[in-house]
Amino acid sequence: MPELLSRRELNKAATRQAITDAALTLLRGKGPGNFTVEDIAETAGISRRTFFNYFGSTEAALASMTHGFLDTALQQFRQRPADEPILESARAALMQLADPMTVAPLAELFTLTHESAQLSRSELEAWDHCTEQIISAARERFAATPGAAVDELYLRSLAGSVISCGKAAMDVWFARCGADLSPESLAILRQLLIDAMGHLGTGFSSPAPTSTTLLKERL
Amino acid sequence: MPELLSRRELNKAATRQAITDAALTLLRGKGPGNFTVEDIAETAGISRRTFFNYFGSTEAALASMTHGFLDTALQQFRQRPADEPILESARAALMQLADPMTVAPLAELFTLTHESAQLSRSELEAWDHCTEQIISAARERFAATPGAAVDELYLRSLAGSVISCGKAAMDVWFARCGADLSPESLAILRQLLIDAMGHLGTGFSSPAPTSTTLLKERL
DNA sequence: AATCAAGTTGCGCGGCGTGCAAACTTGCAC
DNA sequence: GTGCAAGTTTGCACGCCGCGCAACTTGATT
Repeated sequence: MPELLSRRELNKAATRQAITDAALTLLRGKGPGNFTVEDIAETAGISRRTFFNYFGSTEAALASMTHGFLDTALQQFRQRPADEPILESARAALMQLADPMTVAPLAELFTLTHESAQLSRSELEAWDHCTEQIISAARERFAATPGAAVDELYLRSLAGSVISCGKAAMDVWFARCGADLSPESLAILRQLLIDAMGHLGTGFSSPAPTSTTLLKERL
Repeated sequence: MPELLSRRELNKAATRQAITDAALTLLRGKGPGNFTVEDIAETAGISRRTFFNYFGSTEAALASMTHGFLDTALQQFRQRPADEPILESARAALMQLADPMTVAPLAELFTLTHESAQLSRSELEAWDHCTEQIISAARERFAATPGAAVDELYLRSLAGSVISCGKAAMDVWFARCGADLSPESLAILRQLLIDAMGHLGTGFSSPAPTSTTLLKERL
């Protein structure tokens, strides 16, 4: 019976998982900066050297979770119909982030990460990496249409702004709700994402508080 | 005759300058990742230990230049009249970046930095730091007006988007012109900044190539 | 000149990241 | 199964990093 993944691949995936799990456990238990790679390796049941075969640093191990998270959103983006306005595609893709199953592992990481400058860096890197991928995805989409010339500035400005708004929404949500993952909290996150995209779509014309405030008051 | 800066402060400033100069020299000469803190210290005429009294890492020393650069733009932003639309203030502030004297030291750093993932990180950090400061500046501005409630989401989305657009403009400019600092090149940068802000102001409604392309063709 | 704070330096230590070669594991063909 | 090739893990060693500490030098103050 031929398995989909070979033994080797399964082992590697398991080890990888063990490492990230160990890293998260230690982050929870000891706080950022209070444990070493050696600690992670020991907890994961591997050697220090093997750890470095998988990740270049503690931060990289933790950031891999964020990457997985953002990749999910990216997949959604790529699946949107090509004739849809980009902003709408982005909005829809970001909406995935408010799904409990998807956001749960990240919310905690967000909390723990924000305590350390060192770790915040790699988060930045993850967002930036995501931006680059959105640019690629958007470029492909434009290239598919007849009008051949792609405006690189438009692309990069848009992608960067979309990500910035997504980040802003998450920051505000987090500041407001902490690690709360209740349906109400997620509703707020959704609305924040919608509002941020709304601001972007209207060129930030109205600084007036939007529906989020109202929604919050209703709850 | 009381000098404005004490001897001590002068010395510290000089040492600091010597370090960043040394770091840049070595970056030019050996390329990113091919020199150590010890090398920098030696070039700057100080001990390794003293280097760490000033900067926490090689990247931090190099990033201090970028910080200075972005701080210049921030000062400009804070000096804008409070009743001016934020986007216009931002546009005006970013325009300072196209000034030859200001941009010259950075353009080269940009080139050298983009060769190294390690160094690109600290650039990201610098931009992010700038974003946070814009948020503060904008918040102060809003707080000064009668309508007390400040929409944090609006603030963060806008600041993030502005910075993203500035970054996008610089990326495109760099990809297009390399380290070229000629007046024509800087004119393009200016126009890119204007266009990026334009896209932002119109909610990215038109993906059509803008005046930058035309300007480029005219040159 | 005496004194004290501020700044520099050498030393030592634990941690990081990696090349290398020796084990060990898995996949495959016979 | 046996054996072999390819893929993985591991220990070892090395150079570099970042910082605490204690001695030392320099600058300001009186």
